[in-house]
Amino acid sequence: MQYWLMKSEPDEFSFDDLERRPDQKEPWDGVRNYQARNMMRDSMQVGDQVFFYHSNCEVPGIVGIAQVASAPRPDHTAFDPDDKHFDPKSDPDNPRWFLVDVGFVRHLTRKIPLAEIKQHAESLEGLPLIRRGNRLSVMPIEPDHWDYILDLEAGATE
DNA sequence: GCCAACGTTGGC
DNA sequence: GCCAACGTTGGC
Repeated sequence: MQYWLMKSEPDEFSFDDLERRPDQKEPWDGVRNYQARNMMRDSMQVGDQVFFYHSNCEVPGIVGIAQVASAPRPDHTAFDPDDKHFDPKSDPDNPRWFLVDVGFVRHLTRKIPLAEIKQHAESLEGLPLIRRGNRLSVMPIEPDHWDYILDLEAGATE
């Protein structure tokens, strides 16, 4: 079992949007970063747990738990000239971009803001989310950090 | 809206 | 292969 964090702009696709999907799943298309792609393509396994993070909004933070809900497969949006994420260099016979399905698990009882997570930088040392200049939209979370952040949800550490 | 940090592109 | 220019991310 591995743990991840995935970012989404709530104006584009929010955690509530995921919950409202008929099967509560969404293909995580549009990722055009090699590091993020490699994690989805090479490391993710069905059932891995995911922190769902809202970025580029008033209070950025972790809002819910999701899970990896499919094996990796080519990102079809890269082949579609009309798609915003079209990439002419991605060849259907040798796809450049991959995705997994992300499935809804549960809301957190409260949003855990980035600002609060940063207050625990000592305990969360190495967490990519709080590393300087980090912009990865998909990142691994160490099991200890996963547990620590879930404890924050319950307010156990304030 | 600003801007720091980062990844990518492309000329050489 | 270097590196300047550019585009994007994302917190603030």
